[in-house]
Amino acid sequence: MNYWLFKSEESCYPIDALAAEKGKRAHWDGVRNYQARNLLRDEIKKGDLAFFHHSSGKPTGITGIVEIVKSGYPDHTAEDPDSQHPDPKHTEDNPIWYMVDVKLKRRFKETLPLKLLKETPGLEKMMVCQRGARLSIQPVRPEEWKIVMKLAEGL
DNA sequence: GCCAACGTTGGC
DNA sequence: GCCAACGTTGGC
Repeated sequence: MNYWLFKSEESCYPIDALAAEKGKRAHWDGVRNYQARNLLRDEIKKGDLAFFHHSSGKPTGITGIVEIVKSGYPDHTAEDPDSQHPDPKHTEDNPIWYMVDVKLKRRFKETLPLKLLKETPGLEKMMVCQRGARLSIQPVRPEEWKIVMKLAEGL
């Protein structure tokens, strides 16, 4: 089992929006970056866990945990010209973009601020703490996961 | 709102 | 295939 961090702009799709979904489940669609796509398509499997991270938030930081309930499959929203991120090169026969399905597992009482993560020993190498780390789907090391969970317990 | 960092595009 | 220009992300 592997750990991940999924970024979402708070103003775009906050954790409360996921909490309000039927069954607290949703497609994690709209990812249009090849590096993130490769992770969604090849690496992220059903049963994996991911932090739900608010970017551009108040504050920005980790707000909860989602479970991957369906491994990568073609992101059909790319075929819809009215969707947020259409791509005419993506077709049913030749898919380019992928998504997974997630289910909200836990919502933290408060957001764990990015600032706190950056100050916490052991998280120095965590990708989200790196300057200029824009990747919207990030791998998380098991030891980093453990440390963040400890922080969450202290909320 | 600024701007650094990064990804993508496109001319050559 | 290089790389400058451009667009976007996202922390601050």
